[in-house]
Amino acid sequence: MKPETRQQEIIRVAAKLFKEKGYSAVTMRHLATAMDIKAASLYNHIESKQDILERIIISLAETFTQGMKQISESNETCINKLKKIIELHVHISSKNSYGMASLNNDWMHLESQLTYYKKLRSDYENDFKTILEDGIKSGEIIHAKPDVMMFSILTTLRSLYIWIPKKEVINLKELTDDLSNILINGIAKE
Amino acid sequence: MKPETRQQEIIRVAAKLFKEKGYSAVTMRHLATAMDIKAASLYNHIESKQDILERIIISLAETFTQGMKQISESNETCINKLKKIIELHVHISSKNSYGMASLNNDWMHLESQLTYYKKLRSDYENDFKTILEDGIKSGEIIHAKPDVMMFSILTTLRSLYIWIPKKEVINLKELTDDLSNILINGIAKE
DNA sequence: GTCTATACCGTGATAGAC
DNA sequence: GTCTATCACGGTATAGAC
Repeated sequence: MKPETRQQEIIRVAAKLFKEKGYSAVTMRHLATAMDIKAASLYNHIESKQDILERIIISLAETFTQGMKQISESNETCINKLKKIIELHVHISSKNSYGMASLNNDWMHLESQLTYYKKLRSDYENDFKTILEDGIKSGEIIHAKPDVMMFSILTTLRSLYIWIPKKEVINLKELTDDLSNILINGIAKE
Repeated sequence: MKPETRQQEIIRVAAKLFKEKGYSAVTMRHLATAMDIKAASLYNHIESKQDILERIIISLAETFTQGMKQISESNETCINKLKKIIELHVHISSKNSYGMASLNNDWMHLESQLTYYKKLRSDYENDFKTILEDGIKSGEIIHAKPDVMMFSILTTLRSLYIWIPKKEVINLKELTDDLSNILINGIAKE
């Protein structure tokens, strides 16, 4: 493990503050106080407040894109692909729950990178929907609206960052299995 | 239908802006421009920016509390209670998708009403969990962790405000039924 | 790499004329 | 009920000393 650079430290602390109050409500002075330095000193390590937001969001979004590429190109069944997607979200959300908050809530404050972010997101959703549609064709998945199914699963996965830090027990394998079961098989008996 | 008061109009327009950019990023000058008046004029109808946020969030939170009270006190089966909850969320989210954005994303910017809001939310979640636990006892619902089940269903319902306005067709009955089926019975065949 | 000092602008809100 | 004018404050960011 390389030691964390000062820039990485700033980004990590910023992400934590962004999660608590949102990008717009966090000031450079707050961030500086949390880092125990003066606001002006931050600018030796980052270019601007916007720069911090970009580094948080874009790297996460690209990680999801990469993960989805591997999953959608694999030869698994559709149900197994869905399980891999759930695993991907649990894994990333547990590693970086602060960053996930920005990804979910503050993407609209991106400036020059907004279009790029939107493309990554829409590509991801298209791949997700294709998996569901293939599953319907092959008979693995019920014949319901892919949009509604994707919405239901994806909003749950996108909210994991709220929920994972609250659980004392961080048995990620168990959480992945429980979620897979509930999202795929439902909660009703029989 | 009584005609909308100027105050109600301000709150409605503010909620729309809050949904797009978040409470902190919306300025009184933006809001005034959207209302086609000057910022100072807003203060004839509302006390402060905070006042607007409170009016949006607290009235919605209280509506949910009322709805949950009726449902949890009814003599329905647990599965039917869950269906009623889904219906409640679809109904409120379709009537006030802008306000739902603030309820979900900007509650932490409440000041004097923050504690009250948190109590309403935690009461709601406790009632929800009790319904699930009763369902497990009675054998209607699988023996899985109530926390995980509630998280999964509730995050989906809480995100409806993002999704409902995107659907051209606003057949709410159909959406309620589709969601009930997916959330309760899952998406896997058999 | 951090500091002090500061520039410059936008913020929420108020006073008082009309 | 809306306006203009204004206030006190806090926002991001830079310059230059150490």
